[in-house]
Amino acid sequence: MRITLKEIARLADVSVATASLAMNNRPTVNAETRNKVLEIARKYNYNPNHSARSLIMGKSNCIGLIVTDISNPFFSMLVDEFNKEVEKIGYSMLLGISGDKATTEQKYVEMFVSKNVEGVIIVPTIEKKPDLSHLFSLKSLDIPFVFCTSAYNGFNEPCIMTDLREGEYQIVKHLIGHGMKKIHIITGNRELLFARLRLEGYSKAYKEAGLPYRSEWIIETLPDFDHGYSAALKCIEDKPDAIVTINDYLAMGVLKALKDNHIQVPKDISVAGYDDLLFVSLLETPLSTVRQPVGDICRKTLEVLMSRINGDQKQKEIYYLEPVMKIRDSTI
Amino acid sequence: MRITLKEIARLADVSVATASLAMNNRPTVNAETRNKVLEIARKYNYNPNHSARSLIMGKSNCIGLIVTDISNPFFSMLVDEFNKEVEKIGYSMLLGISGDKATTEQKYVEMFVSKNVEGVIIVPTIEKKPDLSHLFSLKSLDIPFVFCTSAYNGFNEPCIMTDLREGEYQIVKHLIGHGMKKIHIITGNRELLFARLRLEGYSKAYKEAGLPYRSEWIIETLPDFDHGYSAALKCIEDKPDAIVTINDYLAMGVLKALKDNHIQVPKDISVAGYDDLLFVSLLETPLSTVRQPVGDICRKTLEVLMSRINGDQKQKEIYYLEPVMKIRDSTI
DNA sequence: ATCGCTATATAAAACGTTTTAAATTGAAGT
DNA sequence: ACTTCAATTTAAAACGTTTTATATAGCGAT
Repeated sequence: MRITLKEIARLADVSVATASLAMNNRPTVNAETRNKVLEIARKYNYNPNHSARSLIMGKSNCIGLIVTDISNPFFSMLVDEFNKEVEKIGYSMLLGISGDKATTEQKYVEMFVSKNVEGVIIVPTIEKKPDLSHLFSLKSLDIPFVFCTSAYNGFNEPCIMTDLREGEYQIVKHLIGHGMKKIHIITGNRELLFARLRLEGYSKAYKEAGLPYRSEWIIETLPDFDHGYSAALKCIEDKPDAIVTINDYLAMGVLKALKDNHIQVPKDISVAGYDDLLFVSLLETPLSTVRQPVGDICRKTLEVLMSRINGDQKQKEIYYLEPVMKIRDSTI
Repeated sequence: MRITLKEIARLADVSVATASLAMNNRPTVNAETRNKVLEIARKYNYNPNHSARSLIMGKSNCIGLIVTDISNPFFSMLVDEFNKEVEKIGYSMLLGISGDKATTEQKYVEMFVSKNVEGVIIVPTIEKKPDLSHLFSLKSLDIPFVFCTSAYNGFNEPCIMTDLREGEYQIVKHLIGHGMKKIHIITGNRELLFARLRLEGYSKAYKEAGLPYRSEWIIETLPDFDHGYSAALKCIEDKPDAIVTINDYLAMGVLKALKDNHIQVPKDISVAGYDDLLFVSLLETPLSTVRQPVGDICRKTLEVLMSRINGDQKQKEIYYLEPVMKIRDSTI
């Protein structure tokens, strides 16, 4: 059986209160007593019951993280980094994988609430009309949350992301600078922040160059490998000079589609991704992409969330971290 | 503020006991009363406090999962699948990432215990002399655990994995069948189950072919990208016909090293991986590998764990699932 | 009226902690 | 000897549930 504080107290011949105080290194307890308690606790491998603790203290030392898709290495890096950062501050992380479904996100948020998380980090889904009642629920429960990587419209909670406008601008500018005129962009639903920002960057680059672009060049789709593949199949009928995508995972789908159709990269079409996953430098054609500083994103996100948890409400709406363009072989 | 059952009871003008009974659909409560309670609960978005519940019931509906390295896509797939399976049976999953450190694994197990997990799934680290006191601790607390993908020596808890011996045998046999004589294998510490099994497969293939192999061809290292890279650098001095590795992630490191040294695959050296990650068919040289049925592994693992949780002790020691060899371009 | 049922509702204890206010002890100062 | 005070310990309440044993009400049969 699991040893309880009561049992420790009995063995140390003190009250439960004293045992508790001793375990928590409170100054009012006599050094000798404390040592006796600590000694016994160590000997019996005492491990405080988290439920009891969080019940009485109204504090769980947990924060919840919801990502959309962990099979995308960008998000597994994110999970990994968050986990490390959360550990560092003595908290633990609860993980939810939404599969880009708001209803699943909702289920996880409910679970988080029932487990008394102190805050939630959300990587938003890309649904068009998501039911976000769970976020209002969080608000009314006074559980802070922040967005990471993108944000839902209509919320003034902070969002921490790389500067997608800038990243997209740089890469499109680079391509235009190399003579490309017809650049397709495979992105998400443009009602969503992360897609809107990219389009702004895309269009800024075109405007600056004094070139036109057509709305058919903007392809909205789900950001995974398979959708990248099928989106690319459509693109190629139009023979673009280049295809830029919202993430490397998508770009890999594009590369695969081009390869299957014997289209050479970058000779026939240039391709650019976003994220700079470890893998992409190993691809048949090492991928040009934009590195996101995942560690920095996680640290900043957690910092902002924690300051909200600690009662600080006055934060910026969006934090933009600096992206870094990586030109490799997939672009001319 | 978060609404409690007591509050619901007050609003419904019944006792807390009745409210609880109603919420749990117990038959002794009058239909009309139940509806009244349920109605109010719904209206106020009542969400039972997990801590209180798990404290009184001595049951958490949680199981813990420890993986070594989530940045390896094989393990992120594993996490994803486990998460889905665990959900399906109404449980939730606590995640630990050990980074292949037994002490970190230990820390997570302690956290799991403090959160009253009902069982633990462990992907073992590859440390040579791990401190496994936490596993004895689990035993003495009567918290069941099972191994997945590999197992620590000296435990008779079940282990669920693909048949590594068979997988390695098949791929080495394939290479030998194509005239290769000097096949290097990049693997883990041979004291560990998963490495031992592979060596058995490797050596079985050699024996069957009546060929000799040398112990220098067996390279033990950590199974990640970087170590694959540096292990390959050593291999190439010996000019092997082929290099087989323990996982695709490692193999990608090998490919990178060969590429950086202008060694052509498979012309100069054949390379084979293990896992069949989505990515590997997109590599410069699509990788020959062995597919692991991740979904099946997770289902089986959870099934075995749950039957242990439900008191069934008599299970096999090791469950071998069928691997499937995938020959692509990285082998002749 | 009384008894015995059945159906339903409830009070109270329990889970393992933390915290607060009060109790106990012992020593120093008169 | 008696008070004061500081240092230390403790009893008890609290957190939000579930469960069990008991209470209550209503009703039909005597």
